Amino acid sequence: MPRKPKQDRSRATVDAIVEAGFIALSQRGPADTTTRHIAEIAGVGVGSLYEYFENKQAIFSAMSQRFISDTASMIQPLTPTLVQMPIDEAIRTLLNEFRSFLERDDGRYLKCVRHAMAVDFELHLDPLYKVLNNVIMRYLMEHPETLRVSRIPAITYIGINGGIFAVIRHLSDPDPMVSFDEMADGLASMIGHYIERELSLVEDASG
Amino acid sequence: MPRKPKQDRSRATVDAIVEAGFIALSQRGPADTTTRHIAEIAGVGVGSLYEYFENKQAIFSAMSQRFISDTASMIQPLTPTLVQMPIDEAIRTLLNEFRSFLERDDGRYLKCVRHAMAVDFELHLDPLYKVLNNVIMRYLMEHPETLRVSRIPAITYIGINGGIFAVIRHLSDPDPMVSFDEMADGLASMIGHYIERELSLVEDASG
DNA sequence: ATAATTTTCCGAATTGAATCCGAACAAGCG
DNA sequence: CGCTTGTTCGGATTCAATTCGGAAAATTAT
Repeated sequence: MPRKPKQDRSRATVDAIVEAGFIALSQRGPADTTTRHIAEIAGVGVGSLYEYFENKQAIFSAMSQRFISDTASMIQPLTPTLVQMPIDEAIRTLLNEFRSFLERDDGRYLKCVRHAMAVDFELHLDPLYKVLNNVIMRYLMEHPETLRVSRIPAITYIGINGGIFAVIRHLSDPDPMVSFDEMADGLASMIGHYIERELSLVEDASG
Repeated sequence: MPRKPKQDRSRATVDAIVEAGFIALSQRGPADTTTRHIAEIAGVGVGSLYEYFENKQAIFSAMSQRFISDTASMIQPLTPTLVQMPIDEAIRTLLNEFRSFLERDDGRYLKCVRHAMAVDFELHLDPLYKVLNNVIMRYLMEHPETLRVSRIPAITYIGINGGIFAVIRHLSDPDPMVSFDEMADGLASMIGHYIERELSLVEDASG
């Protein structure tokens, strides 16, 4: 059973292993990523992998958690800017930031996400949900009139999941029928129009 | 290298293997589904697996194709009914049919889809896209006024991908924030509102 | 400083699942 | 029937994941 690292040296080892996991996965794909590869890239012995990880799967799981955590950290500081924008622009911005983020480091994350489904679909999305829910919450506070639209929880759920998967799927799609910008624009317009339509319905009802 | 089955006997074997794959995967999960399990359930020797499948992965791939194909076949005959409905009702119907389909056979497909990604289903979605695109195309023909809304390709792309993944994700979500019906209603309303809003914009511009 | 203790690292040895292979069994065919 | 081709099988082989026991490094106690 794996131990928790107590010293700096071992924390560095754990880091190196996770990092090596990303490199190996992006270079060789999921099928050819062996424990020996990861160990070699990390510059440690194979045995060391099992000091801190239950098994190979656990390494992928740690990678997934790190990825989601990094994504959340990337979005967090954007919050104040996003909540000041019109909603469709906010969505476009968010999707474009997410895309740039995935393409960093020579597309390492993107390549990994392409195989992510293959390796650990259990993407530990919770921290990402938390940040995005927070953005939405603040947005509603900042634009109180939007509180009148119905089905906010459902639209939020669909927006978050739809957004995440639409981007991942689009970037993995070898021959997408629409460009990324068109897709981002479509998603933004869809939610934007939904809200506009809802508000006009509310107005009609009250007026 | 795998052969194509020439006789009925071998075609039955291939079928039995794919079928056994579904059973094994739904019973034991992806980690414990070994080639011996699949062979045993199929009632064939392990060696037989490799007569028609390159490797274990190829069996999962065949399962994926079969699943998508079955899904498409399920949707196909609904087309005439769907195109006569208001769009939001059509979407709700489609999502509910998809859900029932996933829950058939004691949820076999659903259990598999839950693990699908974990096992490297690169879901071969093409046939499903084809059927759904067809439904949408016919819908547009049947309701010519909707041809005036903009971003139809993007909305189609998002609608299809978003719909598929929203359902799968929701059914896999141990603690969804909204009920299935709320989600279906949300997706239906979002697209319905989008079209209404677009049409009202077009009307304003021309009037 | 030195010993004792804990933490970390390692890689040869083990294990077990995936895959191969060649003999045996069936089917089609003159 | 022989002959060819298609099919099945399961033991033997291969190779990656995991284990294990001890060496090396760091930390703590004396």
